[in-house]
Amino acid sequence: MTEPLPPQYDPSVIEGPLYRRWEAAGRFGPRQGAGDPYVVMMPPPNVTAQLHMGHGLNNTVQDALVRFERMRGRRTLWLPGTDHAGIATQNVVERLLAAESLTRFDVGRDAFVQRVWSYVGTTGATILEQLRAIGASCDWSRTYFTLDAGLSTAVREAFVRLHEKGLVYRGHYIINWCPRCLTALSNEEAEKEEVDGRLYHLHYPLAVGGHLTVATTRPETMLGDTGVAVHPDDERYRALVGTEVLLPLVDRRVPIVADDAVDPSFGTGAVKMTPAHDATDFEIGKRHGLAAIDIFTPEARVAETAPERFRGLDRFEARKRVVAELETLGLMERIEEHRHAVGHCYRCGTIVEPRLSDQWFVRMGPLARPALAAYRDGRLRFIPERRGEEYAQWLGGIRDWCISRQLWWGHRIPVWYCDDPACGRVSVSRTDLTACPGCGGGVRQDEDVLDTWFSSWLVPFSSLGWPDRTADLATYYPGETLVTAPEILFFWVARMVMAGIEFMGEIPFSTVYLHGTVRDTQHRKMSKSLGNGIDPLDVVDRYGADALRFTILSGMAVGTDLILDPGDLESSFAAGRNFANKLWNAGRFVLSNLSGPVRPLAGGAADVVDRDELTLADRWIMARCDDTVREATDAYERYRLNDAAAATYRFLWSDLADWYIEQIKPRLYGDVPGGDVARAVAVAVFDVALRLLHPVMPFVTETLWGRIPGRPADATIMLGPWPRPDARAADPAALRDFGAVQELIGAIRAIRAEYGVQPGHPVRAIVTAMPAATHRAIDAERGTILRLARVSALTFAPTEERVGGHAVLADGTTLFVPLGDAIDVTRECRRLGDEVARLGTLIDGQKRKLDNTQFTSRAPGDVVERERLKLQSWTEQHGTLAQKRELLGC
RNA sequence: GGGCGAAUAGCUCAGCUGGUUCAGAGCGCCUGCCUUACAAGCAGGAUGUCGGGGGUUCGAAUCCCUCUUCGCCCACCA
Repeated sequence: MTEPLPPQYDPSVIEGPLYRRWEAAGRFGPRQGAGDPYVVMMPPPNVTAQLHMGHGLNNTVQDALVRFERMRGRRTLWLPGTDHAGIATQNVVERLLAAESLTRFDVGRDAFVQRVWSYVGTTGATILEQLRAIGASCDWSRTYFTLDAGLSTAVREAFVRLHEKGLVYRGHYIINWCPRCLTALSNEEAEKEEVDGRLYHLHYPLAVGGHLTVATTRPETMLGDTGVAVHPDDERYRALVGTEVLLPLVDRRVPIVADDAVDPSFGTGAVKMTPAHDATDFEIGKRHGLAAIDIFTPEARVAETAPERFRGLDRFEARKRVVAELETLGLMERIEEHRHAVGHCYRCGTIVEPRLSDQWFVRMGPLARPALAAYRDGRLRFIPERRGEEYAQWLGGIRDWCISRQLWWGHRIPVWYCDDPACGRVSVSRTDLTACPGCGGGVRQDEDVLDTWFSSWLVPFSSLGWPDRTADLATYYPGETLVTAPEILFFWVARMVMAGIEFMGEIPFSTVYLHGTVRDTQHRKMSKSLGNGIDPLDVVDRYGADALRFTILSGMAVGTDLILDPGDLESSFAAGRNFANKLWNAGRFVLSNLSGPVRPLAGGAADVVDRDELTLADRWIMARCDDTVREATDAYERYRLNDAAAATYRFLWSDLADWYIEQIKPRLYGDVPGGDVARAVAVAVFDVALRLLHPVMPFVTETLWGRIPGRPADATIMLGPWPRPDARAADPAALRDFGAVQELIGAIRAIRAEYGVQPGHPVRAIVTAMPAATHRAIDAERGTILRLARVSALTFAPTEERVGGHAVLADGTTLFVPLGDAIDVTRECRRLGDEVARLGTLIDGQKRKLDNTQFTSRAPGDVVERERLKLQSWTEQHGTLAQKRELLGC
């Protein structure tokens, strides 16, 4: 026998133990049996991450979808993991070292990597632990880490295969360099941001005499200039092409070249060429044989390739110095304000330095084409749809992917260089090499590691055992749904599609659901640095995981952001907590009233009893339940989780709790017959609704569902079954008829409230006209009406009585509630009289104000108009109250 | 510079592909109720020129045009 439930729901005593029970019972892994697999790959959080609202949102959405499909009988696998997050993790550990006044170079590569491992070992599982607190039902037994042996094998395999196909190459190009992280970045990792800059117009003296003006946003780079470019058709400069300028400050003669890439309409139409520090200049320089002089150290200080007096200056110091010297020399024509986009390191925010260096690249064109085709032919779809165009646009203009990073934490590039310059062989290998396959001499491995995303893009199959042909891989690849933030559409999603096609021959998922971002009320992204974050675990502590999930899911429509107020958790999360509590109490009530006879439950509510034993209210709640099954199922299928939550909320609170439970009380208490039917229907629809809500609020639904009598000990709502629509329950007539009853009760209650009838005081109700169907409905639910509206007598007849309230319902039913005997006429008259007097005074004053031409002529028109409207409104109220007084016979 | 969203109650937002539950929900606010499932509740109520302007239509929050304001993505005009 189960003990009675306390009247207030306390998630803190329910959620933790329940989660552990689920986990111990192995509920999170795919079920055995024949269902279709349903696979979701969790976007692996950074191994050092602490759970924030972004994770909360992302994982709640995934969990809801996964729980939905699991209940529908599919063999559901939600696969979790963590990402080694090269730059981010290395930065964290470097900061720890800095606290000891050490750099990674002080401790050395091996020791440093050891330190990162030990750091990751102690803190690495934190976020996965935290995901448990929000109810994430992922299969922990398959948890991976992107630096695991298995995934490392996959990374090498992918690298080697791509190299064999000529899709991986080493090249000397301009890349985005972060002078703080000291590594190359991909184009995606250099985030373009608009900044207010300046456009400097510099005079470059011409060898032939006179000068040429060039415009630049980065005057300091002139120390590395090796030419000036103009457009070939530009009449202004045609004669100068082939001549030289004398580069100031460095005293170098550099050529003037003509190239189509120059836009004659920008600046002066003449561009200084710095091939080592600008991608366009590099390309132009290559075409014209211009030298590339790297004038910066890795830290972006001026290097020894520049004149001595600039050396060691930071690039922005160098800019000031260059500008000052040019001004002194009279070579600065002018400086204008200029807003333009500048790349920033996505990990540390430092302005990236375009830099010429040797890096490894993936040739993306051949990978992008089939990935684009998958979208174009509809195999891959995006929710919201418009995101698909962003995907297509990016793939259409894709550039090669710089995958080498000058870091120590990550997958070391599987390339070995022969020590013997005479051999010079470069070997790409699946296994570590100790000797050169060409000459047998010594080898050294490439110092660099791979971009973190080079391991992430493989996870849809590497996490399942690839390159081995495991049973998991055969069963669970490809997956179906990917749920993630739009920020990593290019970093991760598009690349997974490409990798899936390239290595597995199939796209890794068919639907990409891109949800919004969590923001504060000023629409700023929640972030640690802004201090506007909400800690999901704090919310769980205070309101429970179900409340957190409910708020997240119902606050976020497809394609919109989730706005929360960090300063007011109560207003954000109270609704979810209140709902859980409401459910708890509805459940307590239903369950505690099952002591009487209950008809045996078969399948849905429609199986419970004979149709002719059902009251109008029974048929109504069953029809509403059936509607809700259809609505919620459809909403989940369409990723409209907010609609699913709202539909279920409406059914449980507004229909079941507010109406049906109230309606059946006399039957439950034995005051009228039919208790067994009422119990059966109540339990059946409650059961269905709990199942519909389970993906949103797993804890409270499981707890209540498990207490419904007759459950096997090991039953779990997690395995459903998902409720099916039942044609027998659909009942438009019941919906309409009980709706009329509800409206009638509401009208009587409104009249009571309006006239201040004492709550306990009964009133009479006289229905003076109505359609036949409504007449039957009112007859059928007469007892309900009498009880819920506190009506002593309900009659159908015309009436001569004048004192009271009347209402007309939507179907034309008219209602009169005599009030002479129900209200304290003296008191009500006094109240109304006071109010009329008060308004009268206000109206008199207002009339005087508006009659005063001093006011009406001098005050602004809108002010006068506002005062006029006030008068009008008060006058109307005055009239209404006077009419009421007359009706009451005051 | 190109592309794309959004603007509805004090706050956060629904209102979906074809123009008909149309002005909604939650929170907040006001009034009255501790009615034995629930005061984290119950009953009742107020608040909107659906961003501005124009158009199509019998009819527009919804479709078209335009303006304003926010936001996002992309971009090698230095």
